[in-house]
Amino acid sequence: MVHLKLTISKIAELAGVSKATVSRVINGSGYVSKETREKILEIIRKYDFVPDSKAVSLSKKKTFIIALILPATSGPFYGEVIRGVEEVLSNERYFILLIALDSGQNVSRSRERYISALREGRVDGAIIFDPTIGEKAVARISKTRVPIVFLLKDYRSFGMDCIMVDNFSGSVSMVKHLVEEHNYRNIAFIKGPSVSDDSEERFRGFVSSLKMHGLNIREDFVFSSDFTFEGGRRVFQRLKKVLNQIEAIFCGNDEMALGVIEEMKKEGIRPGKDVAVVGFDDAFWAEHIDPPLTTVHQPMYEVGKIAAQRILDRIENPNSSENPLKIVLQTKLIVRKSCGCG
Amino acid sequence: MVHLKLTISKIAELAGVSKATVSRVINGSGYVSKETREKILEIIRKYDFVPDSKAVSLSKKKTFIIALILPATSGPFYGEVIRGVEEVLSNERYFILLIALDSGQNVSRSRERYISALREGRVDGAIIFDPTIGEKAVARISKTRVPIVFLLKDYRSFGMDCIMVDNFSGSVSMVKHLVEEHNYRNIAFIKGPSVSDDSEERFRGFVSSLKMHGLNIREDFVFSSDFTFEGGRRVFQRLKKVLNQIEAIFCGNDEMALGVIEEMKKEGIRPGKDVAVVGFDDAFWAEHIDPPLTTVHQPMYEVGKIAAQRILDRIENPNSSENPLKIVLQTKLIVRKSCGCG
DNA sequence: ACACTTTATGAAACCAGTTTCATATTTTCT
DNA sequence: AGAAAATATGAAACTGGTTTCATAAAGTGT
Repeated sequence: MVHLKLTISKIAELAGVSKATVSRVINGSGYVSKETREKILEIIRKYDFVPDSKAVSLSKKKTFIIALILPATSGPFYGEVIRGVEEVLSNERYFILLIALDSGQNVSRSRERYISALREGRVDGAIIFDPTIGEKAVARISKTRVPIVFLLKDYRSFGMDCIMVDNFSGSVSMVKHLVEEHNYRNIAFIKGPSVSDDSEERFRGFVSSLKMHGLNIREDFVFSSDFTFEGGRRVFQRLKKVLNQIEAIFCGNDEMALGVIEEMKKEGIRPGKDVAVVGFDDAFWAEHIDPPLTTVHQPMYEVGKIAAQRILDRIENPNSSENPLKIVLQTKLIVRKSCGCG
Repeated sequence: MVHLKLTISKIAELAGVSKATVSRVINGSGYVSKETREKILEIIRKYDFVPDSKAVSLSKKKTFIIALILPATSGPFYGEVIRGVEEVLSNERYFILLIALDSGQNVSRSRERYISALREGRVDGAIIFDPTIGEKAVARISKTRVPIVFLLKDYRSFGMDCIMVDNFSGSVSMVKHLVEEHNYRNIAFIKGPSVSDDSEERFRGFVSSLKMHGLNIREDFVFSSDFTFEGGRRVFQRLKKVLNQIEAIFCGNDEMALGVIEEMKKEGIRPGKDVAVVGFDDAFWAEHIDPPLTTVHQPMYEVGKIAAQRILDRIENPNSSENPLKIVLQTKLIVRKSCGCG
């Protein structure tokens, strides 16, 4: 026996009514008499009928899907963003279409892919976390008229909301701690890739805070790497030259800090004792490494949650002429031992 | 000016042909003369037209979306699975619909949600990682006729492929290492939640391997916890009573191992020296904690990749009467220092 | 020159729903 | 009682594509 597909028309036939009436019952719209409704409901239950979402999407012009674009899915970070987004969306019966930028051969291919998804009308809105995107691509996205929330990028000029994390203040409070609590005066900084706005913000906060404390920026104490664990190891080799002149190393993120710490240990230098090492991000493992890493917490779960709330808002009020919003979430200094505390 | 929506009919009108012909050009199907094709292509380019995916999905009965169900999105594990799946799917122009079981209030709500998604025909297939699912729900899923690949659960009797990880052998090789290399004879085991098949398999491997080495299982050396970091800390307090009788603690996963290690250190016991502590999973941070954790690597990225390949296969050959496949991926013992090595 | 195949195209049906509109019946109001 | 409003329902149009089928023109073989 071939399992024949149920449709709203078949249900209608079985109930002896028109499909319009069945549709009304399913959607609770329009007028339907109590008896008719119950008869139809009974049949729907009996045959275990569920309307086809593809047809519903087409006629309602709504998919109940939100695209979530992330730079990657591994690592301590992105899972938190997803969790925040899912928590909000699942309650409102929306689904996540996840696209990672590190999956294809290169980022621009992945970018084309997600822009296609938007243009094809696959989703009702999108939360985009794409650190290396440029104005040209943003302009194309904006043309799709799909509601967008950008993460950690400010494209309000294109009518998009944005959720930012205050990296600058994070750096400032870290430097404050290093200078005021520990009285360090010679602090090295390891930057991430220069294309990263985050990295630049963190560095600017560092510079600014040093100045506020009346300290000079020593160019030879500033290094560049790539935000990876391996990058941290490599940069330490260059940094060794000035190691005897500094009291602390402020790493642009936790991964690099971990690389630095490992390399230091290999050379018999005690991180947190001989020289402080601090990071940025507060990765899951940061408190469990040796020594526990002093770092700046990024509220990625909250970023996800707020982004999701925001996008739902935009979708439900499509023609609200409200200006694009910029929401800035605060980072938090997490003091552990690698700064010399405890 | 209202930005009027482009459709295939409008393109047809502009080109002076029927929409059937435009459809043929877009899909490269049927006969179209060179001149007509180029005229249509020109117009499509000029107006930057993209067909609506909702309409395409409806008429083609295909969404190019695969559901990916995961227990959670945070943690070291699941990001790897996603990465593997995305890598394969993105190359074949499929998208991932991600559903996490920890997002709603409770798992069964989330489970209803993803079963709905399947029943509504939202996806062409699903990769399901749902450790606490039961036969009843599986039966309902199977009724949807949507191709399914299960992760770490064997439901071949329902016609579903499954990708397994050989936890049993993982435990066996760990015990082998502890007994043969280190000559430990008294080994404690900390189980995960009893609902977890993985946990049970790991324990069975432990028991079996002890027997193979002619060692007795001491019931008072076996503890139960919940696979969490905190659970590891708590269980250590119970375990302390027998600490002077054992040489090693085999933790059912890395998180609990980390909890145990932290608690030990607090009490001045040196993990890896006074007593060995080993884990299971090879989380990202496992090599970076102190001491670096000896553990068993789970090939989650490969699990994702193979699951994705498998589901695409099933989708492309829907009526292949091939029996449901069981693919078992091997774990790998990762020897670091917490076992007493080095 | 005639039959046969290949190429080219459009009209209409189809996918599985929703929504508008017309119509009929019932209820409420004065 | 008669008009107006509310309730109930179905036919048909609509969402935006794909696909089948019919038909016509062009190319090929004998």
